[in-house]
Amino acid sequence: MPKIVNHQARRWEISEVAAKLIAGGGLEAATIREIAEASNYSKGVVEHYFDGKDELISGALDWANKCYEQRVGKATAGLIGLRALRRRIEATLPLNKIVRDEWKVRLVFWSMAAIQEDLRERQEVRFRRSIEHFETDIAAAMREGDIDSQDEPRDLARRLVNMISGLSVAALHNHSLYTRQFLLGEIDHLLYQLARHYTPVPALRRATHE
Amino acid sequence: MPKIVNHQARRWEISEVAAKLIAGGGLEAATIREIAEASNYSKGVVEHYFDGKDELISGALDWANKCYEQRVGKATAGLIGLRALRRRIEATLPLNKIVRDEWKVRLVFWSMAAIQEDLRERQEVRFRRSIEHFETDIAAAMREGDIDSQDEPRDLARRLVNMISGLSVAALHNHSLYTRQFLLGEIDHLLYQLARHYTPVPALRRATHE
Amino acid sequence: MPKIVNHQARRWEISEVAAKLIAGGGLEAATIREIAEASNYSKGVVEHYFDGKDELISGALDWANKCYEQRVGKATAGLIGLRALRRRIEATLPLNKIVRDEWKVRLVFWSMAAIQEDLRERQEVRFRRSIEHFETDIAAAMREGDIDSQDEPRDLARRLVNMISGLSVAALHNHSLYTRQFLLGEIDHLLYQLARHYTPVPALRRATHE
Amino acid sequence: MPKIVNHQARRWEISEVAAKLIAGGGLEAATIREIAEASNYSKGVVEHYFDGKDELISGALDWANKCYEQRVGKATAGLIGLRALRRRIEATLPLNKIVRDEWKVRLVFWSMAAIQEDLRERQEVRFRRSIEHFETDIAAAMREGDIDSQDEPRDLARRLVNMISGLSVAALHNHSLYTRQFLLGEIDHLLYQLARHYTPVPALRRATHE
DNA sequence: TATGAATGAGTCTTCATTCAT
DNA sequence: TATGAATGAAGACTCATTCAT
Repeated sequence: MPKIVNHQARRWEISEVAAKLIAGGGLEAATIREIAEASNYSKGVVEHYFDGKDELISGALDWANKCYEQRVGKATAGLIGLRALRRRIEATLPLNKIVRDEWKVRLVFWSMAAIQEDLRERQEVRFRRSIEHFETDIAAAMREGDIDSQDEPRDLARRLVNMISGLSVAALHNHSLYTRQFLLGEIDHLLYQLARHYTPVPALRRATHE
Repeated sequence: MPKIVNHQARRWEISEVAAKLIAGGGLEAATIREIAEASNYSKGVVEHYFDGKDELISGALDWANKCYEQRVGKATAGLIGLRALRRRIEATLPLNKIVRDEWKVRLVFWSMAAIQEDLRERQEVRFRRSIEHFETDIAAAMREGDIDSQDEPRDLARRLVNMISGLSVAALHNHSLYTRQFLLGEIDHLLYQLARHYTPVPALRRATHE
Repeated sequence: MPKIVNHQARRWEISEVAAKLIAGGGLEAATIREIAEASNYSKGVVEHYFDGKDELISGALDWANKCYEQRVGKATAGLIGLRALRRRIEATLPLNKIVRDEWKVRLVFWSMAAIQEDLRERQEVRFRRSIEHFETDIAAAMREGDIDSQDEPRDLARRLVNMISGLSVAALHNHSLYTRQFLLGEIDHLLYQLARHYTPVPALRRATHE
Repeated sequence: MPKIVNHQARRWEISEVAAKLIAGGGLEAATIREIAEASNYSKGVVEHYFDGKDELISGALDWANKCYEQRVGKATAGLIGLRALRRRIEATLPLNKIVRDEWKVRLVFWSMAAIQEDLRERQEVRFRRSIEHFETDIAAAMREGDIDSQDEPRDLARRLVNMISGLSVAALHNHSLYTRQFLLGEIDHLLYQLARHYTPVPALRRATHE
């Protein structure tokens, strides 16, 4: 019988270390040697569980996303509609170091996905899945009358996710402005923009075309 | 008597090559050798003009931003207010390969800036400058009555920039959905959301706090 | 009570896998992990039966030679003299994929034996044994009058083996010329050269020495 | 101006070291580090001149072949026909350590070429070129009446080359039998077998088919 | 100023081998 | 006997950087 170890748990453990190294110093800091040392395993062990660096990086992202999903899951447990939505946003924005690190990892991965086709496709899927969760909340909120819009829930969700990511990235780069309090305040804006009637204003379009 | 060369022009030339390599294959693709070969200079020349790789990467970003500013400058020349704003947005979104490559470089740099403090500060400055341009347009549009909001132009600009960056990044990763036409359509939404009265809806906040 | 396994059979089974991997991708392809996977055993089992990689490679060669000997044994069963000789040659030349693979393994081993003394000695023994079989056939053919030569059977056998190996190696590298048909035709030449009187031609020697 | 070095000469120098290491300890002994140390250059230099190990190994073979050709060129200078042929054979057989090392390198390469397609093709070309030289000598010898055969010179050359390679490989593995004197004696046999009339002996073929 | 030769640190990766279970 | 976890050495390779010319 082989030595019994929880293969999956070991993977997560190492993935976590990798993610934290990436968050701390970017991809370049996440060398296998560094990961091995930081996780108190030997270099060989790391490669035993991951076979190749790509998988390792991928694992780090998976770990970050898993953390995100678990946090959101807890935050929205038992809630639906607008209440769930607010909690979901709160759990997504980089309001503390943990989430900030998450966003750093995400950003690193985004810059890779913009270039490598296979990563881009995975990113697309992940993006879509994320939108679906927001869509569910929004649809529920619309049924309850908390959100009143003529747009499709899916479109609202899509735009909301974009706003959140734009806001989060800005927050990563601008600590002084985007304080925790400020970000919390922005949530109101996000919800407000979401909840309004969409009454097309033709003048706006005409104004810029002749 | 040293050979006369236009130092600055040479720098730009090499920066451009670097930027394109980064857009094509990420930071890792932008090795000095690669840059030297792609620019038809020798390795030594590249290092002569840049003194270290960090400067070189920094130069690539500068070049991308310069291109961006020139393009926006041309697009908004002679225009103010809402007209200028629309053109500015159009020139910012990744509607074609050139701008898409620009965004790739930006994304690479963002992921670095999220981690390296000195880069983050430079990024913050650049971010603020970008907002100012939008702010100018928005302020003019408000004076002309094209935009009606109780928010400060600066806040509106800040949020708009975030929305644009969130949208652009999403577009980089999701080619099938974010077609050129689709993106153009989203501009209307961006302007629409901007132009509306901001009437705080207390109910929204109360609904989620007890 | 240990589990009963046929130790020798297991060794052959693994040796066969190793031999095929070597034939397919050279020594480098025959890593223990690869052999383990290809044979559906675990890495540990392979090392349990072989105790070191050298033995494993050696086993692969043994297997290839065993195959060769069995094939020749069948082909020449009941035959002697010239008939046996032709069959022996046919069974030796790389006329099909199986024998071609055998030759690849042999070639890999030869290149090692040219360098490592202990392998060279084993190779010498194997070489000598191979010659003896040919010698037996040739001696019988001479007794029967099918071969007429003043040379010793041993010398004839030695030269024949060399010719066969030279021809086989050439065939490995030159598929287009050395087709199956062509090789079969060459057998006649081999036998022809063997069967002739050796009448020294002094002129030939004098012609090149002064 | 860059430091002036003779690029080609440097390549040969390193190739020579590689070839000797291969002859001494096989492919495995020819690591880049070993080659660098043995040639008193740094690791980086070796890769600067060769970019990749494949090229390096290839260079080693080229070097060995170059040596061979130069030696043969000198040995046959001014000679034609049978005289040239004998000298050519003498310069080919592993009669001394230098040629023996050459054969070791060749053998290593052969075992690789039997497996890797691209190498096999190069080997095929080299093989053909080698035959052509022998063919020239044989054709001249036939014109002079020193060789009398109904076979085409090309076929005679091809078979001769095979015999030589078979003999040489055997000599590599069997030092005690294939002494220098013995090998020199075998040359007479090679020439003798070549020079004889080819009178098909139908009996031989019939003898083995029924 | 320009070239590219030279260096050596550092990375990923593969592998044989040992060992606990 | 069997498994596969663990180790660490060693390999190829890339790269930024320095330097002689």
